[in-house]
Amino acid sequence: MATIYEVSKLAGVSLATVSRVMNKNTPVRESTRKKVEAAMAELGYRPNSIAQSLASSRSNSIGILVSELHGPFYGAMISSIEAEFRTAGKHVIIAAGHSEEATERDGIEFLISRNCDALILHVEAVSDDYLVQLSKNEIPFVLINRQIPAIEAHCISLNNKLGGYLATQTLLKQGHRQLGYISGPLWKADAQDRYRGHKLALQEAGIEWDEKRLFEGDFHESGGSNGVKYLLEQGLALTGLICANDEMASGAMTEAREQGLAIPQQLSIMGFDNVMLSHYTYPKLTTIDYPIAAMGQMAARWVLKHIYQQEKQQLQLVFEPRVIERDSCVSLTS
Amino acid sequence: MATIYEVSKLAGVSLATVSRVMNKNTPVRESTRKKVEAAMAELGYRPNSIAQSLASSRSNSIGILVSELHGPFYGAMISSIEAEFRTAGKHVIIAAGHSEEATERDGIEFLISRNCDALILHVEAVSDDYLVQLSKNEIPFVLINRQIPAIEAHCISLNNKLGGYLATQTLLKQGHRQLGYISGPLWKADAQDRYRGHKLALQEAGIEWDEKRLFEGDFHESGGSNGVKYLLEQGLALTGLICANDEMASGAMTEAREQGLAIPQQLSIMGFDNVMLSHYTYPKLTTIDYPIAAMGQMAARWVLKHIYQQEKQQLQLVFEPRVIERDSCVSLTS
DNA sequence: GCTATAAATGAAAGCGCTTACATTTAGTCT
DNA sequence: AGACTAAATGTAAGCGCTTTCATTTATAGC
Repeated sequence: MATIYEVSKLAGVSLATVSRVMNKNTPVRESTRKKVEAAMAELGYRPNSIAQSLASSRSNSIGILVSELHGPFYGAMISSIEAEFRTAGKHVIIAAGHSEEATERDGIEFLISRNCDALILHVEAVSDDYLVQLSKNEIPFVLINRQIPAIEAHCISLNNKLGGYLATQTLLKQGHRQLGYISGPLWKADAQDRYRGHKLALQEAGIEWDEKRLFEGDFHESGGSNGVKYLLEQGLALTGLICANDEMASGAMTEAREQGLAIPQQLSIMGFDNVMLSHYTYPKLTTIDYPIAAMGQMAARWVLKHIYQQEKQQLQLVFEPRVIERDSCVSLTS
Repeated sequence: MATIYEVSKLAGVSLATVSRVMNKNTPVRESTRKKVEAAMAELGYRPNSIAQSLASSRSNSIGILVSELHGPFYGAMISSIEAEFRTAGKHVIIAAGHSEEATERDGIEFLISRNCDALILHVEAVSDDYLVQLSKNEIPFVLINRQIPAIEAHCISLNNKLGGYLATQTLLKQGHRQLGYISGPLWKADAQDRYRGHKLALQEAGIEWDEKRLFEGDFHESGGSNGVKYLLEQGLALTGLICANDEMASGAMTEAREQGLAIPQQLSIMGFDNVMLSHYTYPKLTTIDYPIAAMGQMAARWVLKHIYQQEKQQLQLVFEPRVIERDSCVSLTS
């Protein structure tokens, strides 16, 4: 592989000049630029990005930590992040945190040790304190799907409460009064917020909230099926069921059908997230859209703006969910 | 950030010795190791991986190029690759190729420019020749889901023909004789192979192959629904339908239901890939398992063995598909 | 045409490591 | 104890770039 030195020799200029035409950060006379470019082309020169990083202390790499690399949710997020950075000539290093505190910390350590210029984190298990502490470190980061007051400017999040509210409101508007709610693990802030939104909508509609109608799930399919079993055992005359994510909704759907309920005729089911699977269920799942791709892109822009000085970037930190009407919820009145 | 120099000063040894205790590649007396380790701990020293890379010309990074970052298929693959490398202290740089030749080439160029030690490629659009050419370059790579004789030792692939054979055989065993086949784009080798397997199974069963029963799909949902429309228009008395991937099977299922067919009672549907969605459809999709996670892991091991001299790694280049029986196919005889 | 100033270029010192080679220290044998 | 070998450590030359500062070259003003 040709080095900058050989290019400079062939072009008859100094190393510095070659570096300048590459980086376009210092004016170079048109004629010499041409010479250099010709030499680069002739040698098939490709700058060594490692050497560039060492000399400039910029690695042009961004670390991404997500809970899981597979699954529809993170895929969409990573995809939009990668696309955004790729056009900016940066690259993305990924790691998985598996929703476990130790693994998440490890992952962060790992990415830091890789000299990332910045981190984009979708972490769940690690504490607020840890992150606040981390923010005092040298390495900057953005948080996705998390809202920590002390470092608000680093947080990109969805208005989860509004999502829970909209989900419930949709069912209420369709005339449902007998609702069940399968939440996520309530130690997770997003699960908590979605549930709060649910209660708020209920309250506004003058329906009294009843803890028997809540089942705390795990955001997985089994949570949905267990939730349905539990709620049915309570002997409630449910006509509508809200699940705090699509996966649980899918599990709920399967279980409800197994228990002899026709979906949506006898039971309307509402999901949350609008991940790909919501499109594959039968009936297709009515759900709340989580604009994860847009949020990932925004995280990338945040980094571009704050770390790479691309001032033009417009930032938005809080995103709004919206209802995606499909086939799993029907109006009782029609 | 502390540098190796400060550690050496604090420990009262030379740079080289510190480097040696880090890399464990040269014996160091126990007592001096202790001193060095203490110094490292005291300073909170973390080696600068960029400098290490420059000096050793090893970046410890592996580039992965897949068609899409989202989608269940690639997610599982990336996930297993990342896990494997992570424990080996390597990291993974990802890029998307979007099944377009130019983008795939770009992606490869990009990863090379990032000084990856090796590449793991899941490319579809780029030609065999290009890859053979690439293999003569300095940078080594493994191919997933591709079989090129000239560089066979670099290819990790599924026996797609066997998969197509098994899919068909399964339906035949269940007594189906009136089959339809929705293939992938036949310019793709895997689509071609699966179809070949289908024809072989038919032939062995003494059923004559009829081109009317083939619809060339696109591996997307629309391919499945269009396929069903087409096949039904042919006026064939289908009892079984084989789709060359799960996504098309899902589209086929939806369309068939819309046309008034009960699945599986009136039409058995077989998928291929066993991606996550096959679990979410209703009825749950019977399909052929594509062990993509295992294959990704194997690709990682290939790299570990060939590039990082981890001789212990056992390699397997060709993987076998197997039938996953679920609910979308039923026996005609029972 | 000559000086004053700005623009373009060059020289060289790192960036923080690894590693070949030289040197020192410890260990063994007589 | 001294000579010899093996093991441990040190020295210093890079790896391929960026960037500061000094120097040269072009441009303008008179």
